Amino acid sequence: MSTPTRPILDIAARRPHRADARRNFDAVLAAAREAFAAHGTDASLEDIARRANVGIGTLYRNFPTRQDLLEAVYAGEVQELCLGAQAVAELEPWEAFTTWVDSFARYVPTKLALLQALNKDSEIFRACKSAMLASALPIFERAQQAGALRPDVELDDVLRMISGMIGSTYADDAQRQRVLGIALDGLRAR
Amino acid sequence: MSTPTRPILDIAARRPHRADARRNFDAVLAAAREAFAAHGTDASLEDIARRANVGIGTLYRNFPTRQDLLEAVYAGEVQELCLGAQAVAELEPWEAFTTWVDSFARYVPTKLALLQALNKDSEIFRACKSAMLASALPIFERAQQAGALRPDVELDDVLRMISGMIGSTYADDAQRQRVLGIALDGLRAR
DNA sequence: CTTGAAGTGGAGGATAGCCTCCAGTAGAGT
DNA sequence: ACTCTACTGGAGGCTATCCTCCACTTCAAG
Repeated sequence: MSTPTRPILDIAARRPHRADARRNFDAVLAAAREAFAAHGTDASLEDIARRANVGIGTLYRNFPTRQDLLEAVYAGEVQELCLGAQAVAELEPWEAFTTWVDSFARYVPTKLALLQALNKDSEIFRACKSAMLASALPIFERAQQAGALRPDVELDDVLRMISGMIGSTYADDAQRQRVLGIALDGLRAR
Repeated sequence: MSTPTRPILDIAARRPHRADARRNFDAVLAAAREAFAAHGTDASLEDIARRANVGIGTLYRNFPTRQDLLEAVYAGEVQELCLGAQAVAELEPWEAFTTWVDSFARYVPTKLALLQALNKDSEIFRACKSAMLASALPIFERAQQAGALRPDVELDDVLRMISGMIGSTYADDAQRQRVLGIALDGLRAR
């Protein structure tokens, strides 16, 4: 079992060589992840630096633009999701699919802001997207070939539908779950 | 045929009495509507004033806080939607429902930002929401009673599902339409 | 231990948006 | 035509964030 998912884009390459610098790099990334999740893509960079116990200058050296930081955070999160896709390999086709959709649904809310911010013209964005598609495609196709999933749908449709639906606000988790169920019913072959 | 839908909340009451003042009031509202749609809820108020050919002071007199302006814009748009709900009264139950969903879907994208911004604790928000629910409920119930719409779903579920899905970004309108179709299939009784 | 290159952090200038305030303008009742 | 008052607009003070710059610190190779 050789490295199952390698870094989507060379974030590792950017990581400084010196130990202390590397700690700072990681701290900034972690703080940014939280900040973006909590306050959206315009979270204050100075605030992020502060929470990472790092000077603003350090943040800027590692991530010269806000976009750079966004991309780094995003790539990291996508990678986690891809790993999750491997965990459902042993389930029944339809169950594997719904399970994956579920994990995707849990993943989306935090990343929604990132998605929008990157939509524009980022190269890393495309790389992440295709990595994610590639990891999900087997699950999707298996469900389709087993006749459980309607054949006139594309994976991309599903992703967009789910990510939109989930991003919406709901009264409670029960409602969110019920709505997700409706969507899955719509996806089921008949 | 007496006033079919009266103002949701007394925006009219806030309108100044003097002719020029009223023009300005309306211009600000129109500019704000565009600006919020284009740049989200944090659109610059100074920019809005500029586009309305109005001093920033005028904007502030009419709408002392950003929230006030958001509410006014939102109320106006909801009212339009409610009017649309009356147009489908003569269609078959299921068709009326899908048609209404469609109009709702066209309405949502612009208003999404507003929705989120108001979610918090606005009184006007609740008023708008219930006005919209009230206008959509007959259509919804008719479809359900006709056995076309699954009975284990609430109107609120549909609204949230649709508004989320539609808010998502799509490759093109065809995809948006296809995804909407899937959702409607999920909603159909079987 | 020494040394220099890599890395640090925050002071400070620049910009942008928020909101107040008030001298001036112009509608509408008489 | 006159006046009174509602209404105007934008200058200016305030704050928040962005980002640059460089004197200082610290790691790690020899």
